[in-house]
Amino acid sequence: MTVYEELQARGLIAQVTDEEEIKELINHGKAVFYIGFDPTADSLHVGHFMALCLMKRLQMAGNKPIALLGGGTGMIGDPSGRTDMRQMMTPETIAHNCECFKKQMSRFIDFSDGKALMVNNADWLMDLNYVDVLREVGPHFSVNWMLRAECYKQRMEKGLSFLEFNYMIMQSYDFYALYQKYGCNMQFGGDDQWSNMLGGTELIRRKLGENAYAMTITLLLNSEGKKMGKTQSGAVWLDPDKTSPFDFYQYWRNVGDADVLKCIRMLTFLPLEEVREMESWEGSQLNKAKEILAYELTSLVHGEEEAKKAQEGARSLFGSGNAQDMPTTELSEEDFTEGKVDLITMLCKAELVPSRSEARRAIEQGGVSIDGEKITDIRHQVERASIPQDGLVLKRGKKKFRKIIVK
RNA sequence: GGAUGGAUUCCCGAGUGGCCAAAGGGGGCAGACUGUAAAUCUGUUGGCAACGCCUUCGAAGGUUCGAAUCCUUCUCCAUCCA
Repeated sequence: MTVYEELQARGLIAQVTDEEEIKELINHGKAVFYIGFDPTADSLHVGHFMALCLMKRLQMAGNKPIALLGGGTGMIGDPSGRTDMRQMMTPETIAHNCECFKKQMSRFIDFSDGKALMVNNADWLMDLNYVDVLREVGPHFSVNWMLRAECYKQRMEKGLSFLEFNYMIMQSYDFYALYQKYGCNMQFGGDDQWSNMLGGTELIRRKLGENAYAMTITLLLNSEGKKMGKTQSGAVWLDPDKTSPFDFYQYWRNVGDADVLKCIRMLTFLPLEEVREMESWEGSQLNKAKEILAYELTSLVHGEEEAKKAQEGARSLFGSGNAQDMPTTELSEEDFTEGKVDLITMLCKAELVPSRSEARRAIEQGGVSIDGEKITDIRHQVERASIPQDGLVLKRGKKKFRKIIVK
């Protein structure tokens, strides 16, 4: 099975500019391709992870990846698929985020011996001269064409600033620059990047009369059509300090039935034959598939050891209700009055609730338990002496746990 | 620069002097049912030392016993005209 076929079978390919040429290039290790990452936060997230996986797959097939940090494009902000303007980031934030990205990327991609490159578009974008750029690339872009582009559609209703309108031109310029500098002949990206990417191939064709190619990755959507990797409290991060390995594991352990197989295909490196076997699984059997998915991904992102810990933690937690590795809160002397703490205070301390009011509600609605025993009295108090050495398990709802120990 | 319309809680959106911590929907949270899933049903959804108090309807002032609501100025957004 060729690389291209595998990508196709995994459902990763969304759009391509020239299927035959792209097959030829990537199947024979002839592609020098780039993927851009705009430093919009201080950690990569699941969307980036997919792109990194793709890089890895292609690298394994002998192609050369270029990871492009958007130190320059980050100054502008991509309007694609957004309904409102991004908040402008300071140069300091951008530089800091770039550093964070760099560290995380090196975990996935082998940058040694020139097997892959990491570059920052700030290196060429920041020095551009306005009039020069206008004269050099301006004539090759049709505003009419740009306005029709899908990525601006949403913004035509709500307003699009000139700053953001230029994003496409900057990204196109990147491709053009990389083509000349490194012979980069392909660009990959999320499907929302399609029009930005076409801008690049078009620019290269018009300026140099040569062909470059673009391919987009299917956006990972759940069965309800929403982007995966997002939770109520924001993205699922790859940085263990922002999303703990346990929470990361739990996110994937809890995907909907309809999405498991798709996720396994698109995100893991499990051989397709194995995936095919899972396709026949049904009902509660799918829980096994979810465990596999969660384990594989946690292992890829945080390492095997963390994955094992998360899996064991989750199993014992949802089995017996106790576990070794579980987020822990220490109570100190001043949390006790006359040797007692009230339940509401404990919930707050454990960060299981954002406010005392919510703690109260949670208790009243029967959502709180200590060591598996449901408590519905909001005035309930716990005696200091009754907390065992290895702590007690405070639970809010079905999936939020915290171990409480006394210092 | 001119004209018009607009800014309400996490989001959408009602509310045009007191009955407003503010309808309805979405989302979230909790419960029941389950498989740590989905669907469904129920409750809940600003904060607090809680039948009371405090903060919130773009910002700042003002009128009034009383303002999300009326007046003034300002900021931002959309549409049309330039």
